[in-house]
Amino acid sequence: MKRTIREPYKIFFETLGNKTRWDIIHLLQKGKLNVTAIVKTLGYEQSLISHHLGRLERCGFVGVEINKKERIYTLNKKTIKPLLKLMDKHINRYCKNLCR
Amino acid sequence: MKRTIREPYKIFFETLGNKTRWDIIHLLQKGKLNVTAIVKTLGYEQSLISHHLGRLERCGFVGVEINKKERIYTLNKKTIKPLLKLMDKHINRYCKNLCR
DNA sequence: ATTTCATATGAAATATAATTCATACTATGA
DNA sequence: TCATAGTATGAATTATATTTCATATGAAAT
Repeated sequence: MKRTIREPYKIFFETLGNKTRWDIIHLLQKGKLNVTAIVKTLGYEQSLISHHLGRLERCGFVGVEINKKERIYTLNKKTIKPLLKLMDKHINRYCKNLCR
Repeated sequence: MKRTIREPYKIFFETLGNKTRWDIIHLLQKGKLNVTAIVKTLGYEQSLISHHLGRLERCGFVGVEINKKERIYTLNKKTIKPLLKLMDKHINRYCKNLCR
């Protein structure tokens, strides 16, 4: 694909346009967690979660702290909170019933 | 796919996670246009543009006025403007170099 | 009423992304 | 230093989205 000036927009939103990643984001809203805990709670495969966490991290939506062998992921609320607010407002106003 | 409470998030952002749709959004930022004008300016196929406009409309990102035979599309700036602002801020702060 | 312009639509083809699977890595405790 | 817990990675598979193509629709002009 050609790389244009608008490529970052695509990547940014594409990252958020995935249900599994929203499951992770939603879970991390309640607090930071390591990979194993995320895996157990959501019931997905470990490698799947890792792939998604990697993507979320590269896009700056989550951060990671290292504690011994574990990696503890935290949500970037500075971005996610206002984003959620904006989205909810939009959906309520403009496409209450359906989308897509 | 299972339909969860987080499905709308997925649809909302997935719609924005597409370069062609951003080309359209970007163009409409300068002013309202009918389909033919969008097609000519962007150089894509007419049916491709129609498909994307349909999706953008269903998700409330554009609106449409009818004038004789033409359909004139307008950008929903109420949503797009703050969204762009938020995104630019995020990219500059957290993932300046790359994403994905 | 027929043609033409402007646009939409559905299905088929293609491209891209998500998921799984097997395996590798790395820090720690025995 | 060996084993293991915790996590990451790459390639193959599968699922999903985009694009194209052919055609339909609908309103206006002739």
